[in-house]
Amino acid sequence: MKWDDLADQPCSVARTVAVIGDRWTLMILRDAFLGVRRFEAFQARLGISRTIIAERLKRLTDEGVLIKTPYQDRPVRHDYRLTDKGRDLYPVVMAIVTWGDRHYAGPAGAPLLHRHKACGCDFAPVMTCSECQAPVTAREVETRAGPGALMDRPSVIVPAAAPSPISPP
Amino acid sequence: MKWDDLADQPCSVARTVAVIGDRWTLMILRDAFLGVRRFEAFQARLGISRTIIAERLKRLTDEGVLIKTPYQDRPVRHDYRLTDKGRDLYPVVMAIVTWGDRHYAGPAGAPLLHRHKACGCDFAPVMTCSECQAPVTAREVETRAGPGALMDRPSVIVPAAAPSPISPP
DNA sequence: CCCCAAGGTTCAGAATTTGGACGGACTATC
DNA sequence: GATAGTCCGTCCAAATTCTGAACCTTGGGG
Repeated sequence: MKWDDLADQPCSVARTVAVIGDRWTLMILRDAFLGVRRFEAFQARLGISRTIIAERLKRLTDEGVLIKTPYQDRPVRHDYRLTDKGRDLYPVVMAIVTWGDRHYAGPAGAPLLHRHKACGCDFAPVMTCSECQAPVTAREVETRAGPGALMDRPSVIVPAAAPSPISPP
Repeated sequence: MKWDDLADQPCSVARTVAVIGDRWTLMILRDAFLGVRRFEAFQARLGISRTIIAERLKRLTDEGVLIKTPYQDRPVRHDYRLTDKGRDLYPVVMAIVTWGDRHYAGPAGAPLLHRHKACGCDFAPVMTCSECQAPVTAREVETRAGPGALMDRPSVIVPAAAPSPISPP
């Protein structure tokens, strides 16, 4: 299966992964959320080749995650900012940070702290239910095909044969 | 910079990405959360070469995200199940699904629906503050170096020079 | 004995990704 | 008006990764 085939699957994970599913794109997004905007800054912070930075920034821009805007004329210089669509990725990035903090922080603790300005506390994000506001865990969720599922290609969607989806060992 | 150097960075995103940051690993995790457990099932659903499946399952197992357990003797057959650490990735996967649902669902709607058993409703996950329980958006968060930051290599951590971290365009 | 099943491993060749050099469009400084 | 410097990219050879297909192992069935 090829990279772009992913985007055509009737699966939101596949479609999202087709846009942001590689190491460097995720690192670029991390930096974007930290306020990095310029090509040179991304390159300097990541220490990888300019080719990759350029390719990833282009993909993110084409997908509408970032927008390229001039910040000066003569010479024209652009920077890359998160769009609203890009900012919608914040839960993805925060979920990744949180997992890393929990499972890979050294004895000293987390490399970064996040303060919720509204309440003034350092916090961890909690995933809650949009309907009842209670925290949600994997086992409390039942997944089934939705309206966007392709009925002629159910294998991609329908949970595989197993006692129950997301069941305990 | 090489793949494994990522894991050594004082950054929880980098450390997490070093484990799950590639297309196929994320697709495997999606399937794992849908209840897929067997090598052959992962291979059949993803349609990619067995080599990649084997490599990714091994990495996830080595990292403690999946655990390989025998489900029958004679001949011994194993399956791969999510550990607690693996189940902690649910917010990551759900955040990815949610973003895909919002920005890439066709006119028909989302390919999958998620029902919160506790309240019986189909829901979308909402990221809330662990301290005040309010929903959190990117702009309400202020990021700063934490105890696990390396002071001798601040460039990896400290927000780049910008008017303010995560500021609006 | 031969074939099947599950769960892999091995290997050559194709495709992608990477790093490092180079280019182009300006400005600032002599 | 040379020269150097900044910023953003592109080009190409080399390194890595992915693919597809064959092969291996443990055991069962005809």
